[in-house]
Amino acid sequence: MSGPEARARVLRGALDCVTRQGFAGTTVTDVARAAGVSRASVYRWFPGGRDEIFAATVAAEVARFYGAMAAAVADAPDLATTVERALGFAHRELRANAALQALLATEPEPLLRFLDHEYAATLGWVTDHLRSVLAAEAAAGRVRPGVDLDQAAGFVATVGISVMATPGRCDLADPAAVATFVRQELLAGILVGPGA
Amino acid sequence: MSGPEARARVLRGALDCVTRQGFAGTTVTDVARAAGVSRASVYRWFPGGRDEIFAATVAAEVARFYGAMAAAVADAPDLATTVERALGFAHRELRANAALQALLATEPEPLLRFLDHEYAATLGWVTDHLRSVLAAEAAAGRVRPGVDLDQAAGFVATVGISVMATPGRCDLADPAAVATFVRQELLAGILVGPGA
Amino acid sequence: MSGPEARARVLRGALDCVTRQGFAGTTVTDVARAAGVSRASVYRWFPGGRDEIFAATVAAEVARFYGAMAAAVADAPDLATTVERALGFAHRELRANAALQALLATEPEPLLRFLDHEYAATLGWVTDHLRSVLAAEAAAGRVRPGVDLDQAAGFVATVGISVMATPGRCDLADPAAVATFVRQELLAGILVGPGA
Amino acid sequence: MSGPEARARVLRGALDCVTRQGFAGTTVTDVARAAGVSRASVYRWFPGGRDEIFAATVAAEVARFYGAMAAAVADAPDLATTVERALGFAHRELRANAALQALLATEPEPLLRFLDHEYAATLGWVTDHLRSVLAAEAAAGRVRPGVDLDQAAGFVATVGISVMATPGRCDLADPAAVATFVRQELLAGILVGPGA
DNA sequence: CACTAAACGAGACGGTACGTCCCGTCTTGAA
DNA sequence: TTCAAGACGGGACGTACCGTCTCGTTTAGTG
Repeated sequence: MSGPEARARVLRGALDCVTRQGFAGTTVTDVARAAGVSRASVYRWFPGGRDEIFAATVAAEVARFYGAMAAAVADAPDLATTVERALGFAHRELRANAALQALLATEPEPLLRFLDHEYAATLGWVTDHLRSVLAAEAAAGRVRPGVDLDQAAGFVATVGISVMATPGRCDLADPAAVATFVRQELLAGILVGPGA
Repeated sequence: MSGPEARARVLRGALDCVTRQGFAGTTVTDVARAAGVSRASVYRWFPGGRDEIFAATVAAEVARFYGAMAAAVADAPDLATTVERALGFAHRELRANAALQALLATEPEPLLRFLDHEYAATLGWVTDHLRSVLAAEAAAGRVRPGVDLDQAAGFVATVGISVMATPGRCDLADPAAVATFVRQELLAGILVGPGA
Repeated sequence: MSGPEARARVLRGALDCVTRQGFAGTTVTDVARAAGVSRASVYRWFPGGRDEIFAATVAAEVARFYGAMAAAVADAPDLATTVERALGFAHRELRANAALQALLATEPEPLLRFLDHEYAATLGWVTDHLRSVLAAEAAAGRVRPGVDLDQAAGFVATVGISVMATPGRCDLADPAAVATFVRQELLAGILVGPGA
Repeated sequence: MSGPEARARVLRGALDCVTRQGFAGTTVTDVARAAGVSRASVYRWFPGGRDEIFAATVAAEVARFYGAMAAAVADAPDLATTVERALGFAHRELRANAALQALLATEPEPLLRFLDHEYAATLGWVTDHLRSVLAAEAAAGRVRPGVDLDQAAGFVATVGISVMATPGRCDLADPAAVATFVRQELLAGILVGPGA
């Protein structure tokens, strides 16, 4: 068993454990058993021990999440649709994916810690994508005059991630509510409103 | 030593320890020593143990933070100023307050966990305050037609907290940048723009 | 449970384990379980860990052994009887005492190591006792002329312990053989022979 | 590298390690490195693993020791000289040989364990040699009447080995003391005394 | 002179014990 | 009674070593 496969196997086991028992309730022994390897090997492959294992677990899951989201919004025709789909995807994924569900429910810290550490990168990816979509909107004349595209892309990315991460605001289960939120609030200052 | 004073004393000790050593590096024994009480008493006053101690520590610090912020924006003349002051206050406070600084630097999880758990309440407070400010703006005719005041207040609260919590977006150290962000982006969809 | 009692309890457990499984096969966990205490407490009471536990176990057992031997030979009428009884006692004790038996059978090292370290003390005690017995013999005129009492006592002690420890020489199970060995060989150069 | 040479090489490495670090502080990896071979090969040549390696190391060293001693006393003219030379040789060898020195100093157990296991054989060799010397003494009329040659040889062998192994008794560094001990005590019951 | 067979080096792996640390409970004395 | 002091059981951690094993690679010996 070579390096990458071994690490992946451990991460898979760690994810299973965390899904069931949460972070605080998951022991290195549990992870090793779930991965079908020995505890010694886990420490060989993750010299950082428990912390490194969980950090890597979260990192992998978050990367997977954003990758899937990128695919889900790739062919959206316009900015509003892009954001709607992204929020909708996030909602469905968080509901459907038991692992992420449990990750957030039991102990959100490591996930959030990682999100914090990697926030700059994540924000950059999302902003980049949004900027290109915004450029198309601008070319179509649907952007308010005086709006800086870079700033606007960053703003939408920031707020979008925030809304996605904190379920308190906006009922993501309701497509109509999402549409209203996106078009009436989030993008109102950027795009030329349809009913303006 | 009666209940509330005892708890406060422990929380004070816990905050000192966490400021120096972070959450993971702080032991219940450390907290007891820093508070000048015995470990047994700590468990008597915080039956939930370690978790309860740190949760309460964060809760107290967050409450203090928002209380001070409320005072800082109490006499702002309008919505934009309110939000600007709030963001500016948050920036200065986070820079000045070594405890919060360390809290976020060393291990942001418990803080974030708490912010997550108590997000609804915090959002409610902020939203309530903003709603009243918004009502005054509406009375002055500075709110775009068709804007739902409740929704708008919630939106501003959501995004404001998000920007405050995540230092990636918008340079809070620069008042001009904050002003631009608030007026050009955050409130552009709500208020009648100055240059509209 | 105070210090000495706790240590004694652990030593008791250690002795039981070693009797059954030998030194190499006995784990600190085994000792703790046999003693009915936690492993943590074992390390509290024996900061030296495994090594200290076994050293103390052997020390206690050896002390007990020599204490009993001293009592067994206390009222012997003369030197030959003293040595005979000591050897007989050693033989019976080693046969009867399952613990010592196992101690020697499974892994004699720690026992021998201790015997080696404490050899000076042991030799001193035995020599002291023998010297007083020898003095009585000398007073009765049964010591060969020219014999140095101190040297003679040391010689008998040395050889006696050696014979006792190494079962190869002299069949200790046969009182007659012991008597012959003691009187014809061990003491022949010291006492005036009966048939001389 | 064939079998015997390979084993010898490992034993040499093991002896070096033990001389420096003692038994407990020597790892199979250490031995392999000191021998300039791989750990796998060590286990190929010593299927018994660690225990077999150290047992063989001690066995080799002990055999070497007794072989040299046999040569040292081969041409002694009489019994007393034989024993004197043997004891003197043992003393010098133990002082000069750093390996044996360290072996005994750091952890005497394996050495003693081996000495114990092989005691019968060792005793047999020594006894056989002494018997032949004693027969010559008897032929010369220097043995006390009534002395059983076999018993006497065994007695001298037993006590001689004991004195040699336990430095407490008799100052082996002082030839005069050794001579006195041998002639006045050890052999007093066997040989016709010179001054008798 | 290729070609097989064995020996060897290198190192991953499971298993297990070690010693440390911390948590949460409990008991004991003193104020 | 309330608190300080601290012992205790429990359990996870990270480390280290053992003994087994699988790979290539090298070295001999043979047809």
